[in-house]
Amino acid sequence: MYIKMATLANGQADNASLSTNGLGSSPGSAGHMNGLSHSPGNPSTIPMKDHDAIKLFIGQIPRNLDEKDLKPLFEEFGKIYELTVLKDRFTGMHKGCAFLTYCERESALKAQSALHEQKTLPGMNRPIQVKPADSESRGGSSCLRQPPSQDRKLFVGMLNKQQSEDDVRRLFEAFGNIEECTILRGPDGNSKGCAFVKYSSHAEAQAAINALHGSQTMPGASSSLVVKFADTDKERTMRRMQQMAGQMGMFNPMAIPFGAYGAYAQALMQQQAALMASVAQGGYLNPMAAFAAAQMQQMAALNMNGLAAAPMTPTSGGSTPPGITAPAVPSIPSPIGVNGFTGLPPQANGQPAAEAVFANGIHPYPAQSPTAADPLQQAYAGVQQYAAAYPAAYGQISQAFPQPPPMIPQQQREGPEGCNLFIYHLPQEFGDAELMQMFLPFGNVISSKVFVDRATNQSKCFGFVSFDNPASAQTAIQAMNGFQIGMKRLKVQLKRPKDANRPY
DNA sequence: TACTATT
Repeated sequence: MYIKMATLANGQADNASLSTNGLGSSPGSAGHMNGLSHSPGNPSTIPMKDHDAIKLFIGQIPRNLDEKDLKPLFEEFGKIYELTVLKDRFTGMHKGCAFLTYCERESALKAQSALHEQKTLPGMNRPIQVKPADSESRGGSSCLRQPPSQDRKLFVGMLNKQQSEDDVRRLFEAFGNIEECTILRGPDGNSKGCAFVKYSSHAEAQAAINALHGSQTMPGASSSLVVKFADTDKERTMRRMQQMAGQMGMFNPMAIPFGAYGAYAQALMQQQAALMASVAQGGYLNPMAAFAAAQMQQMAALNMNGLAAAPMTPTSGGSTPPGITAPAVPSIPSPIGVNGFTGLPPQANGQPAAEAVFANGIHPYPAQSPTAADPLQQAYAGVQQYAAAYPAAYGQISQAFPQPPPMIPQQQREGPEGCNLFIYHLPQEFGDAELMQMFLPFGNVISSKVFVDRATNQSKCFGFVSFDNPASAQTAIQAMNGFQIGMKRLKVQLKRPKDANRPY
């Protein structure tokens, strides 16, 4: 096994051997519960670990890989005692890192030297991290406990894209001891114009904020330097979801002024989440709807005064993380294919070959097997991919996410009086399909039409949606009128009857 | 202008 390790470290992984290592792993391992541990393949063996075993922290893990996906990677170096992907305690959101303990101390050392900073998992911009967990170093002695990093870590925005880590260090070093300084970069290595700076203490960080925030404008930056404490976990989660929603051209529930009439907005959101979930269960599910429902439930949860109540499972559900109920997901139509976003081939059991995971960066996602048991993550993974393909795929959104089967013969365009809505301030990119998508949660949409300019074929940013009953129409107005999308707010009202407003 | 995450 040491040979394989070496090849791996070289970036020349022998794929075949990776997936067929002889180390006590039974391929169909039952590790279905959270946190694979204790070598499920060998029930006869009581799991033991060295008294001086090292708990490793694993970082830079793509969020669509769970314990089962990671296991083959790490088993190369020895028998795993415990492997746990860190998840947000309320939302179940994969945090992109894990803890790993080998039975033997030696295995941990091997894994660390072979993997740490040596490989970049697909979809990541930075190499994998394999190092002793924080909990290891401060050990039994109560000395030297470092303050939590969120209290001393700064986000720095509005940097010049040419500025390097060193430039930033020079700027910040006067205010304290900098433990870490990282420019955020895209896959191409270009700076994103922002950075993280971690000091040893909160006080140092605060001093830097006081002195530097807004103090100067970097050449080429659109406004003055931003220096603030980095987002908390929750803020990050929200931001991430917001981003995804934005990228999908979906409405943006985050824009609702929660402060002003939070209860109302939240009720709407939950209502919509429930509606979406029920739509999904009705068999009309597509990834957008699944994601949207999961997202809304999450956000609703996150907005409970920051104290997310027990994860909401509006319907049946059970073991899945907060999100949609499990049975809905497998009904996703199979090939959804645009740019590799194929339709989640079940592959419920069986381990993904390690090669799929370790093919150094350029491996397309579909090789991974999202677990059918975790719809939210499936949707999430899908969205990530979709975002990667953006904007190329944007114009094809309706193909990428096929519409539910037509509910009513296509000929019927308009519903009865009171069932037809006029929608204005649609995003330029919205077509009929997206419009329908947006209103499906509120009832049976019998038609959706975005008006296009005949000359340019561009959307005129307004359209009509018809339901088969007035209640759905009213619900939709209540929920969607005033919804912010990008810079605009949707206007949603009943379509005027044909003969109204005719002065002659 | 937003991730390097620590049960």
